[in-house]
Amino acid sequence: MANRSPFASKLGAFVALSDEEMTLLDRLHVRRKVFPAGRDMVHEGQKNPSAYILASGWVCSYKLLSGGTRQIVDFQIPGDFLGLRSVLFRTADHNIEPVTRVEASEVLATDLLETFSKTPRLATAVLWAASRDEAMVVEHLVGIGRRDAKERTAHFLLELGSRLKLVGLGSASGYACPLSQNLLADALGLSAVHVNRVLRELREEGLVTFQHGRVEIHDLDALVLLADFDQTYLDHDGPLLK
Amino acid sequence: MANRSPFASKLGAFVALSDEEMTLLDRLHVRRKVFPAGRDMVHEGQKNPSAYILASGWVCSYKLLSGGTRQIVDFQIPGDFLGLRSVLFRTADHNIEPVTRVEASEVLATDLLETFSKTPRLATAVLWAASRDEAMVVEHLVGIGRRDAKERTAHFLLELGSRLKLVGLGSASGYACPLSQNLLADALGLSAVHVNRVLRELREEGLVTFQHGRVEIHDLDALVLLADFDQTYLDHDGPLLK
DNA sequence: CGGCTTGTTGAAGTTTATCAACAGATGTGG
DNA sequence: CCACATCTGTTGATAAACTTCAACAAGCCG
Repeated sequence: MANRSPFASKLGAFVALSDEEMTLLDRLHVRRKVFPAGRDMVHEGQKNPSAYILASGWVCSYKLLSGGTRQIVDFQIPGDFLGLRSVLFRTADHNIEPVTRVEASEVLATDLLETFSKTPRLATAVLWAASRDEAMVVEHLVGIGRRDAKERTAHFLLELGSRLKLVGLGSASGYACPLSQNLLADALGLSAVHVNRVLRELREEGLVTFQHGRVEIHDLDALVLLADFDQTYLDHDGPLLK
Repeated sequence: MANRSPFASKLGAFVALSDEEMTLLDRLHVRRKVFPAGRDMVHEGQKNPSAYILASGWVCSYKLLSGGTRQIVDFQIPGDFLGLRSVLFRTADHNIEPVTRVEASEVLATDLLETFSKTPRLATAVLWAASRDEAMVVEHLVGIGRRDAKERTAHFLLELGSRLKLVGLGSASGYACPLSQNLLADALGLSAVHVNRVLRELREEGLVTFQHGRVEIHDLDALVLLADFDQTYLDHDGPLLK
């Protein structure tokens, strides 16, 4: 496999793409931009927002509530596509904030449609990726609704590991993770204090360690059991693929 | 407006469709089927599941957890499309259960693709509907993560009312609702007992009544305020529409 | 160094779950 | 059409999970 973008290699892992299609994909990365951590790239209500393909760094998608709290819907890591729904609606329905310094390629609606019309298989691949993201949101919803704090946290860390492994940024034993406990809390629907206690429990039980920007998985089997983690929603076969 | 299916009239409310396109949409309703309440139409893991357009009755999409609890991801009402993601993955990633007796039209992947290739605008319209459903799931996630039981319940009842109104099954003052408190609990991530208490509070405060299969909204403004209900995620303008 | 964010821990308070009991409604077979 | 079983709704008492407040330590950045 050549030196592809994380995006192309992620899609390629699920839908067989020709070299030509891969090249077309990589050509989407023209308008490369850099965003500093902490300042929103897209904000709720923004008209005609752009979509992006994330090349490096992490971002989060979130919504603010009237009381000043926020809920993070998901994190995006290198290779992820973001803002597709907002482009379709011509209005952003959530905020997007870089968690770290981020490099991303802006994708205009017109470019995307043009690429799709040239190679319908790419349209299918992107639709597949969008569906996978939706499946992750659903699993997130299920976790917040029916898993307790410990199961939920364990599940989150496992899912993240699985996603990072796919783009070569982690292994079964651990990965680098730039998330603060505050961010974790806003994603998991918990208070930061409680996240801290849960992480301590997981650490003291010898399951996972999350310290100094690294997640170390010490007992994968026990963690999977605790979290009731079923990976199938992440690695479906490609859609309608020959 | 002629005597269209709820599905056609829902799409038509957001994307201007010609009579010809409307007719093509209605033609999808060939394989009409009836399902009794309570027995799953689709179950998680099922291979090559069908998609359906709901003509009458209510269904819920849910996932089961290892502990025996379940989380309902959303309810579908007449006019809603269901199972699109499962068709794309060729494997169902959630269960679908009729809440009432249901009439639905089975839509085969091939029929759908054929219709889309004839009229790309219909593909756009369906994609719009799917994105709207995804936005609802996101809002649901936000509610479970960061709203307390009362706000969450109020928000749910308002959203349902808004959706039902769109297909002519409700008004600003109320609607028929076949959901039990158990179903509500599984959707809201609460216990049935607590749902009961919350409904009582809402009733005693003169905001909403949910009794005998009807939701009566007595003080819309106060309810909207309490739930922090912002309808915009439900009625975006059509996607890329001319 | 000094200021700020992040992580950590204890104590007290709130929300929500669980258990249990019963009433009312609904449905089924005899 | 009644008798019985089963689901749904209701309420009280108790327990568990999680939040909030507060204080301080540790890391990070200008």
